[in-house]
Amino acid sequence: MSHPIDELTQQKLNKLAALRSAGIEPFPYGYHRSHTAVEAVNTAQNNKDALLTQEFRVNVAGRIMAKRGMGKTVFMDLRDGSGKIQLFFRINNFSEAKFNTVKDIDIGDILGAQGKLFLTRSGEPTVEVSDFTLLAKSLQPLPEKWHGLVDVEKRYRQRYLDLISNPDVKKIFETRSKTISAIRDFLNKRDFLEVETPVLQPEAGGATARPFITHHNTLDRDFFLRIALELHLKRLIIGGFDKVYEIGRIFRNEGISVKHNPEFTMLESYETYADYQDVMKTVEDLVSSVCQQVHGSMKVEYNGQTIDFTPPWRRLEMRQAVMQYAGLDYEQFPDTASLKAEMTARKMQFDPMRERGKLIDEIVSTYVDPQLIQPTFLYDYPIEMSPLAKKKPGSDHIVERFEAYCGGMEIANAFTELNDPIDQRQRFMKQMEDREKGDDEAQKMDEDFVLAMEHGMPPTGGLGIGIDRLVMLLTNQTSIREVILFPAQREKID
RNA sequence: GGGCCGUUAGCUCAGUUGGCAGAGCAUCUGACUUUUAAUCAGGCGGUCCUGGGUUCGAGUCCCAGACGGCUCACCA
Repeated sequence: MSHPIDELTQQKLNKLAALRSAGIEPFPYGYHRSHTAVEAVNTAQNNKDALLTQEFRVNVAGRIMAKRGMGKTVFMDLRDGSGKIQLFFRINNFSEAKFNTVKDIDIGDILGAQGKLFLTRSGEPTVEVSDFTLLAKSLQPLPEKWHGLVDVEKRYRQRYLDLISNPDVKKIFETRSKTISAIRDFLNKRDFLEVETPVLQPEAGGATARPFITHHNTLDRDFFLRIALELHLKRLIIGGFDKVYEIGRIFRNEGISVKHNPEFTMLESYETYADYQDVMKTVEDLVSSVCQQVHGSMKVEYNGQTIDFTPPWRRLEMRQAVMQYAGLDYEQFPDTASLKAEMTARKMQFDPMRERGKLIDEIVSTYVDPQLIQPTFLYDYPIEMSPLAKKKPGSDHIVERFEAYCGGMEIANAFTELNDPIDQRQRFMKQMEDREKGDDEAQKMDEDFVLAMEHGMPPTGGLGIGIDRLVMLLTNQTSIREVILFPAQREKID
């Protein structure tokens, strides 16, 4: 796509030509920095007295963010990945020809500068530049210096401009990166093995969601982009790894909202000989220690509330939660018909096509989820919504499953994994029945997975954590797009 | 998909009852050798999201559409 060359770009192209004809290459190949901006600032501040008697020379490089001409001197703000430092150019330090090229350096250009550190009258650490090198000429103007880039659409479509002009945004993504590192550290220290499993799959299983479909040309068949990591990680448990995890991209062909992006990042971990009670401890330990590592505290501000991740978290049986927040005991309505009748009597809204499990899910998301601001484990789920979880001992309709809620959002989902291949096959059969009844989100039979399980799968505790939502909590963002660098957008045709 | 809101200079935003398209920053010219949202003087810069309609006249009113935000629904 070509862009019209507007006046501002033309002016910069003219400067670029002027630099070239003065023998300056506007896009050279490298530059040796001696200090980052922050290192240079710290050097100046830690040697205030010595600066007067001794030369501290530095080479810094970065983007010019501001330029203030003052007659025969020029000040610039230079920013690199670490922060900002001020540059000071005075005519005395240059030939007239060289000083004239300073006017061809624009805001937005990438510049290398060499010189000695000093403090200005107001105490600002500054490099008195003795030589400078243009490292890349910018041909487009930067957003407004004071308000930054505000237009949300432009912020997402041209995220680099957002990152350049909005330091808070940059911080969010630094926090995201630190969060993921901290998760890896936590799991690696506990002897979990990080693995990678296929994104392209012949069947998309392990969750209830519509998949994306793609096509392999050589094999001439369709593949699905994975909607979960689960079934392959369990195959690895069967294969003999005691503890595995994967942090990977998941794709779900569903609606886009403030809490949903079509591609998002999921952590799944599986630990042999653990049950869901063990996994609860793992989750509260993991999230609280990640928060501690990222923020230096186990508390965060989220959406006007203080959330405290300090273990232990509240544990709330799902049946009790529904009784407490919706005033309904679903155990008294053991089939779809009786539950529907009761919900109708209570004037609750629901989708009449739904089966009992989905109806309970609807009640939970309407009445319970929004109430769970402080970290809470909701546990013991109806079997209908959990075809991969193991039944509670002595129960034929409750499974050992929990979800962790925080700030009204689901952040984790875990269960004692079903490892009985006969039961697993029956659960898949039940899902297939639901699918034939019109539930196109019901899971498909995965014979290859059942075959794996028939070889013997140890008792295992499994866990999934939505990384994007966890990062939202840790960065006080209420939209998932603010924690995904390039969120899904429609194609812009202009 | 429904509802509400938004789209005006490169950026941030004004724009009154329908009557000549505005400001700040950026940019350009000039002044200024410790400024820092530098300051001062002057200049350039517009498909008012797109397409229709009403009107003597539309940035402004009406209809349709595009894109975005919020929200409800869907969806873990």
